[in-house]
Amino acid sequence: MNKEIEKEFLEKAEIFKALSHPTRLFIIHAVKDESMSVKELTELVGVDISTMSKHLDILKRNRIIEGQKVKNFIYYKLAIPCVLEFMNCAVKIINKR
Amino acid sequence: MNKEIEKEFLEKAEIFKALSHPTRLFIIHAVKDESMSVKELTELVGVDISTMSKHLDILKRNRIIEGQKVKNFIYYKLAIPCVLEFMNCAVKIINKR
DNA sequence: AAACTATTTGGTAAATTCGCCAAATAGAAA
DNA sequence: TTTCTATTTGGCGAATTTACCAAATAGTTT
Repeated sequence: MNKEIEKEFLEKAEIFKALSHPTRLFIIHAVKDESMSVKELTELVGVDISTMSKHLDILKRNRIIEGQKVKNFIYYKLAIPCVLEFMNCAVKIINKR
Repeated sequence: MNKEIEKEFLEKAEIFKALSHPTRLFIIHAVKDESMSVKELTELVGVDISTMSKHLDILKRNRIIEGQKVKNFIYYKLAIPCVLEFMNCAVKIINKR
């Protein structure tokens, strides 16, 4: 496989990897309409806050969500609406099983 | 997080996980228009044939590709065209970086 | 300044993923 | 039947991921 092509698929795989954890999919669902703080998301999911912070970091580094600082809080929201279309396709696949 | 909701996101994450490897994305690209055998794909990618067989198994178990047996060969092809739309969104994300 | 709150970072153990090799299967061809 | 070819399976070590805890940061409030 060509080096150029290989890099292209490597980059795309990074995006899918960022989306391949249930907590991160839940985050996307939660912040698609309204932005939420790390603490709010932490309480919704029921996980350690450091764990949540790391999940958010993965989504942020991949430009899937973006955060806005207000006082002590950082409010995250979905940055790439098209990831929601991914979900519809995923549902189609799941329903075939 | 509700048990029902949790299961839903767990299932969706499985799909993304199946797509989160460069070789598996390459496979999808290769078999979107024409079906190919395990051996052909192996030679294109340059990996051990047992490794390729396992990648194909992951995609097959998730109903993303499907195989048809002809003589000794198994020809795989894309089963869910909507995954290609995923890619377009991924490219948008990559181009933002 | 001191106390408090939200978030991030570093570290560690457990679980998962990945690639290769060797061996097993399945079926075709000789 | 024996030999070949294509594919799958099992196993192992290396690398990656994940969750929690503890500690560090950053910025507010008192």
